[in-house]
Amino acid sequence: MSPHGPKGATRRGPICAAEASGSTGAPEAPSRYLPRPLTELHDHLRERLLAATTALGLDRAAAAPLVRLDPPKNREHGDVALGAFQLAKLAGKAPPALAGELAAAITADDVIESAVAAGPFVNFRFRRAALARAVLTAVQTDAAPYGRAPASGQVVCIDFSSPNIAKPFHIGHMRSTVLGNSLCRIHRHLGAVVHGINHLGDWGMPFAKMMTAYMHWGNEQELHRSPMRYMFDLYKRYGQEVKEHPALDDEAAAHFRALESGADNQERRMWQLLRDESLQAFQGPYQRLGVTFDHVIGESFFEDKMEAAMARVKAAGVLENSDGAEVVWLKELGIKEPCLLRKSDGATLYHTRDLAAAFYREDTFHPDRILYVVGAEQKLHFDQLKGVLTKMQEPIAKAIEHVPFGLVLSKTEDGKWEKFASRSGNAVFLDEILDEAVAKVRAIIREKNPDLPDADQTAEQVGVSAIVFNDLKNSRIKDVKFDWESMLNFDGETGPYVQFACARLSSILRKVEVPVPAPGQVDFTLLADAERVLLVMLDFGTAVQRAAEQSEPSIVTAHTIALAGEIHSYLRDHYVIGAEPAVRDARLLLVDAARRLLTTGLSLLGIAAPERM
RNA sequence: GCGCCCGUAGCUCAGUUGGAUAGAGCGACGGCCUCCGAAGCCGUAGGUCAGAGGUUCGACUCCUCUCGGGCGUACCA
Repeated sequence: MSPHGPKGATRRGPICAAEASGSTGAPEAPSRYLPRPLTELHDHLRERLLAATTALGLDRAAAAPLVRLDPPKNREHGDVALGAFQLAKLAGKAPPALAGELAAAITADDVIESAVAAGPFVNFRFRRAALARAVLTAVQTDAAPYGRAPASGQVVCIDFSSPNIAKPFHIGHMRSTVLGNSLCRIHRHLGAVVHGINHLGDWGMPFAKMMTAYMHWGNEQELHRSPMRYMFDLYKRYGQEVKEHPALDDEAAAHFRALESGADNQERRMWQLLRDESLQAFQGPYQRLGVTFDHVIGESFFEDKMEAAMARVKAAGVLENSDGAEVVWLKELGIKEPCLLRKSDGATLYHTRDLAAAFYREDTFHPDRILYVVGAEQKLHFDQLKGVLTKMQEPIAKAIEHVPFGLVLSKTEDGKWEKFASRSGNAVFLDEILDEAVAKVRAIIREKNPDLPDADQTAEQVGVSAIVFNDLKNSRIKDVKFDWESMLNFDGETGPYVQFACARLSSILRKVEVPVPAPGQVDFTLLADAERVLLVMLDFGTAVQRAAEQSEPSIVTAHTIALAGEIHSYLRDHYVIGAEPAVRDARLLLVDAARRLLTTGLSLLGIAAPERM
């Protein structure tokens, strides 16, 4: 598209021409890193270790942060491992020597089965019964971290989805929507107060361009018939016509100034019409994706709040005039490009509204973190936003955190990957993708499970999950390769795979015809053979915690895949129904816990867990 | 030009913030349904972690440079 074609997919649009943005977040605020949610097993072991190091003459406070218990690289080594490197340094001993002393000091008890030194490492094993009891009891009673944590006092604002609403909702919008939705759920699970905010792009030049297109070629009947598609057509037409008639952009700029004048004019009415139609059209995709917002506050909301924000910038003494525009220079912060807050024609900009929004969020929500789930190509934008607030010495600056993600790429004829743009109109509508996936699932159900009740609803859940899961599977910074074949392949590490595990577990619980026993009635020594499943479960809390710290839902995704895999393997050789009662009951508790945890994991991703499929 | 991101098996990706012998899925090949769901399980093959230096007890991970790909770079969002 032309550099200024109406490209924006999202306000923070991956498809818009220029921009950049944000700090990757985390680095400068280590304080937000919470202590790992250690289980009671870890707590016990940790206490034993601290007692041992103290007995060896080490200062407890100095040793405590060095006692890091991690899963060993190789499961054969043990359940958890301690690298004695740093502790050895503190003790002034060789790591293998200290490892040997620690291993000797940690004698077996009713939780710890063994402590074995292996070179500079100490490998620990929990007693199988203790492992099973601790994990399954906690899961069954919905205790954190398996269940939702009590209120933590942390407040997190999450700015996500934020589409330019004068545009069709297509594949490019999905990432921010799906990632943000999952982050909302993850933070809530950890006890934070979450404000999920849809910062609609309902202001500014892209909107003015759509308005201009509509004024030239628009037809209200057509608009009402299919708003999204119709606006997409207008959008494409503008992009083509502006190449031959660059004056269209000037016209759009004039319309925007007229809109911003606040007068009750043609522009204002047009804005209202297009906004209403778009917003309406967006409800479909949001509903299918199971996405909800706590606040739908578009850029237009800040129309009357920008002057106050500008006054604040001016009062801070950081605003300068440059070629008639009002800017803030950020060279001392290592940013060469100035942050423009007002154009020379007096109009406001993207930054102006984000600045006003930051102040508004600060006053209204008092957030500890404000996450902007926006494409990586806007890194500079958020670096600048944070930079301006930093230069103003505003405390809210430290809360600003860009959560960048990669582009959506499509495959070209010659097999290369290229940016998925609305470009030549090759945009794929989200609804089409979801429909395709759902249809495929429906066909599979017809073949494998023809008697399934509510087959259509289930197909919807499974099909949508395949698409959503695909977006949350890899690190968000990776580009997503949009490929029909792999997206419609439900084998292996996919949403349907994890859902299938849930359905299989539900099926067992349904058919066994005895209730799941209370944890107190189970002989946990009978679950020694389930260690692999239990050890994965033990990692759940850490996974969710890390996902929140790093704003990385894929960590949760990976955990659900791992748990689904282990339970599938376990069930191959361990029957529940037909086993002798004590064994059956123990396995029943395990099966129920696995089902609960998988369901929770999927829910953190915004994915449903049907009981049958 | 400058800044940032990415580079791990044929393909798509993990690798728990510097730890032990680099792991999965897809695809390929070979097995497993008279037994709780085969959208599943088990196995085989497949690697100079882009390359070169450096930091140290130890580097896929941190630093420098090079190569390759991508994104961005003041009045668009």
